[in-house]
This record gives sequence, structure tokens and C-alpha cells, in this order.
Amino acid sequence: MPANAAPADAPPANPAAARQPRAEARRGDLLAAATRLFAERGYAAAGMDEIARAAETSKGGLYFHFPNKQALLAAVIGRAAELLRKRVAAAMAEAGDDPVARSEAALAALFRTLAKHRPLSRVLAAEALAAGPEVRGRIERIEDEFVALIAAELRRAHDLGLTEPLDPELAAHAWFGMVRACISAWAGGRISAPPRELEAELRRLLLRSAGAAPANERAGGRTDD
Amino acid sequence: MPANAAPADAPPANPAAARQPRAEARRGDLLAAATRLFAERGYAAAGMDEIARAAETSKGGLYFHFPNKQALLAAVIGRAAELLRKRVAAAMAEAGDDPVARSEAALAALFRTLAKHRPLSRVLAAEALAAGPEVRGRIERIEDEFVALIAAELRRAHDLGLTEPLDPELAAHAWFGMVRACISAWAGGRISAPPRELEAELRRLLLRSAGAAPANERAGGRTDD
DNA sequence: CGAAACCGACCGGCGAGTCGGTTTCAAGTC
DNA sequence: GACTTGAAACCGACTCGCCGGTCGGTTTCG
Repeated sequence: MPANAAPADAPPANPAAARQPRAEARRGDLLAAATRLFAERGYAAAGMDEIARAAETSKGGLYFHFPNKQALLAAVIGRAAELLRKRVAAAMAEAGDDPVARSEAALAALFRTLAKHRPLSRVLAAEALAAGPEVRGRIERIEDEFVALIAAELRRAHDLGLTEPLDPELAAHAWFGMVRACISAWAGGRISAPPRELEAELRRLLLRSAGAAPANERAGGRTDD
Repeated sequence: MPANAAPADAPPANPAAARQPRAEARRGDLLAAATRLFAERGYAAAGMDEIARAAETSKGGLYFHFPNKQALLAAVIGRAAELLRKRVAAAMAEAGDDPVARSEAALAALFRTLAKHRPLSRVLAAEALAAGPEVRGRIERIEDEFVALIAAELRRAHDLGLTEPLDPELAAHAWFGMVRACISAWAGGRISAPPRELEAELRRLLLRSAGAAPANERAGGRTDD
């Protein structure tokens, strides 16, 4: 009788208990469609019916995978956070020990990932401010996670004398803001430069703002000089 | 019979034909209430009834002044643009000729105005991304207006050899993004520094990112207050 | 065969917008 | 200065469409 009593009770936290593979695929389609439509028309304006249709399924099917609209948004955001975390962590690990190099890598990874998934970054940016307090808090915490990551590197760089005196917290927020603004201006076609140049120029601005030389212009390896 | 056939046909474009003064006052209250509620709960979640009540009037009264919800949002945004334009223009005029000083002044004015009107800046930031295409475009054009203003000064500064080589357009976007990110982090209580320090630190970051010395360290300049 | 996955007609309320009416007020009229 | 008047300003009960959510089914598999 209770048709919908399904795996969606803890959908973002339970990817391990994969049911039917076709279900997992559907779920992915649904998330993709939701991301696209949330980005295009905003959370409020995007209808559940519409999202279901865009994913080539039905409202009932949608509600089989997600208990309600909020949860759908939460899943979209959770997925985004996951992706960003993975990419940034990998980039930083690959960058070695130098805090400036790690900062550069983190920012570059952020930039590329956001640039590659425009709708997703749009959802993050828009719903961060427009959504209800719960979702807003959720997104803010994700952002702060990355800001803290960068702030830590900045602090280390500062302690090693690699930067001008600065407030690492504030600088990290500012950096994040720069990246976001450039991404969104670029995504909106308001900046014409190709992504590669954009990234390079942005990196220059970021490093200069901290008074730091690019890591690869200092020495071959260690922070010692 | 047609009770509502009123001045709202072109409300933002027709401030000269001021009717009764009490009406103008009401209109102001309505705009203030709308700004606050749009900021607090988002455009979609704020109800017309609620806005009317917050302005201590009725839905009918609200609809006398604004033909629909969209127009109300448009008026709120228009008012914001007006305010920002006025402040920034004044600050730049007062700053004299030096492009770096003018940039500093413009950014400072932007910063202070946004900081002083948190709800308003929240509406601008949130609805810029979440709203329908029309409103979105409107806000983007306002932003681009200021970005262009700063880009022009930056270009002049660059031509005068006061900055490192940079892309003025991109740098202006980045600067704007920095200011916005810092404001919003500060407004959300995620940065603890008092506004004055925040502004000073931000100014340092901005100038350094362009490789420019503060205007008043080059010659006998004056910082505004 | 039975559970998982999916379907789509239906419901209920919520909120934007309407409308007939009432109040306020400035400008005539005597 | 009281009285009339009519338009501007304001009120709030009502309507009506839309959309999130439900539910009894049907289909698809293991």
C-alpha cells in the first residue's frame, strides 16, 4: 500500500546501499535536471512537474527518489559540495608543501570546477542568498569550509614571510569573492577572455593582492630562501 | 468604478509628478518594507499581504502604488541604483583627478553604502542571480555600470604607469567581487572585524592586486571621510 | 511472485491580483 | 466657515490558477 516509503529518507547520506542500477541512473538524471532548472529559473520558479518532465520521468517517480522539494535542493547542493571537495583536495595534495603553491592550486581547482559546471555554480551562488535559512546556512558552511582551507594556507605563507602582512580570514573571503565574480561575469558573457587567460590573469591578481610571488618563481623546492 | 487607475503606470520613471505628499510617504514606507522583507525571506517567499502589513497599510493600498509584484521589485532595485550612483559619483568627484584616488574613492563609497544598507545589498546580491531574466538583466546592467566606471579609472592608471600590467575589465570585476564577498561575509557575521578596519584592509588588498601604491603615498593627496 | 520503481490524475492551500466600496482632502461655492 | 463635491488614496474580502505533495494503481525486474 505505501508505495512511496523508499530509500530517500537519507538520500544524500546513503549512496552505499545502491539499489537497482537503473534507479541510480534515474536519480542522477533527476539531479542533473534539477540542477539545470534551479539554475535557469531559480528554486522557487522551477516546478517539480517540470523537473520530472525534463528528466524524462514523472512526478511520482521524482517523489520516489526525493521526499520533497527541499530535499531535492539539498541533494543538488550536497553533490556540488562533494565534487568541489574532491577536486580541491586532490589539487592541493598534488601541489606539495608550499603554502603559496597550495593556495594557487586550490583556487585553480575551484575556478576550473565552477567554470566547468556553470549551472551548478549558479545554484550555489543564487540559493546561497535567496533560499530559506536552512539551505542558506548549509551553503554558507560549504563556502566557509573552502575559505578556511585557503585561510590556513595563507596564514602559513604569512608566517613564513612569503606575503605582505594581511588578515588571512579576510583575504580568503576576498579571494573567494574574486573567483566567484569572475566566473559569473564570464558565464554571463560579460567577459570575453577565454578561460585559460582568465585563470592566469586572475591568479596574478590574487597573488599580487597578498604580495606573494608565484611559487614557481621563487625556488625549485623548499620555502627556504 | 475603476478605483485603481493610478500613478503607478510608470512609477519609477515619474517621480516628478508627485501627487499628495502623504502618498509619497506611503510609497516610501512600502518600498522600505519591501526591501526589508525581500532581503529577509527572498522575493518569492515574501508575500504582498505581508509587505503591506509591514508598511502598516493594506494590500489594496500597496496595489494602488505598484501594479504588481515585479514592479515593486523593480522599484526597489531602481531606488538602490539611484542611491549607489549618487554616492559613488559624489565620492569620485571629490577625489580629484588621480585615477588611483578615484578608484579608491569609488570602492570606498560602494563599500560604505552597501554596508550601511545591508538589506538592500542583500536584495541586489540575491535577486541578481535568483530572479527572472528581466530583473536579472536589470541588476547586471547596474553592476556593469559600476564595473565600467572602475575599469575606466584602472585603464587610465595603467596608461599612466601607476599599476602593473593588467586587464582593466577583469580587474574591475574582480574588485567588485571582493567588495561584495567581504560585505556579505561581514553582514552575515562571518567576519568579526569592525567596518573601518575591514575597509582599510580591503583597500590594501585591492591596491596591491593592481600593483598600485595608495594615492596619498605618492603625492600630497587627501583621503575622504 | 513480490518488492522496487514508476506513473499521472487528483487534492488542498496558498498567494498574487481584483473589485466594489469607504475615507481623506483640496478646491470650489455660497 | 460650513457645505458640497469628486478625485486621489486606501481598504480587505474574495477569486482563481498554480504547484507541492498524495495515492491507488501499473510495470519492471531479480
